[in-house]
Amino acid sequence: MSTTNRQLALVNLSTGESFDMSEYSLRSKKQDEAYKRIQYYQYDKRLFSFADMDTIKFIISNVSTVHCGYLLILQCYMEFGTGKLTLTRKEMPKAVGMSESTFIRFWKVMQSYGIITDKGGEFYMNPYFHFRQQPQHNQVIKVFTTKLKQLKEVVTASELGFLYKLLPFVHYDTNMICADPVTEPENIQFLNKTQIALLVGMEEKKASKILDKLRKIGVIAETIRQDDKRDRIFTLNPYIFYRKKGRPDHTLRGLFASTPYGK
DNA sequence: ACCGTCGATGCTATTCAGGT
DNA sequence: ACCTGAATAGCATCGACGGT
Repeated sequence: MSTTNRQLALVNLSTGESFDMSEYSLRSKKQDEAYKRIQYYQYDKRLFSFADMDTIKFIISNVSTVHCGYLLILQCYMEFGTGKLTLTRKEMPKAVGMSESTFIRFWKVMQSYGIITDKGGEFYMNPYFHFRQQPQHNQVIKVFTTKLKQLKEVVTASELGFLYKLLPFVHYDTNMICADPVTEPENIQFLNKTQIALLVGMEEKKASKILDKLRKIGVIAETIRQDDKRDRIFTLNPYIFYRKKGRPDHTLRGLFASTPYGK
């Protein structure tokens, strides 16, 4: 069979209208189903958990930046539905990348604030802050766990903690950092470097340094605001943190397409 | 009672970040 | 770039617990 599409046509028998097959492709129902399965499978592979954007502010104001970072890693190991940690107590320090004695100190902090609870030797993430099931409201942000596990190899715990502190301020539509993501769209105020430093309670130079590193490795993107070229705003990589359902739109995809975390 | 395992604790050297 | 103090890792030790 060496027939090319050019020689094929699809004709509507009642109207006589014909479709040039060089413009279309023909797929069997089976192929369609297979395609859907692949799509669904790929969709499902994007493992994520949720952080409650409102309640984690409590953690942010009480827990040190490094501990916030460690928590971000630890919440990647939640069982779907129950929030049970899938690591044994012994495996945890290695998984989050710290020594036993440091882990003990971290662990104490987590338990004292009820972020992680101990139910007869099994450990659960408190769903008030972090959970892996259907959210009850939309003030939540998805954390893609496979991406985060990759990320922890190239950033420090305090840099992860910095990202954690930004999570309550991610805008629903654009994934940009803004002052108040809950407010009406016309009142949204996107934040520049100075404002972000203020937000996380950090010296501007330090925040700037971290933002720069995160930009270089593709975790955030910096965009010039239309009215002022010096005033730049920041977008989180939607393949790591994302609020909307489904996949990021074209604009967001384009922004991160060339980064290691671009899909 | 003894032993072995595991986690907790305290001490010290080292590392890291912040301030100058 | 340097100094200083705080946080952390590494190590030794202690105590709790379970099995024999």
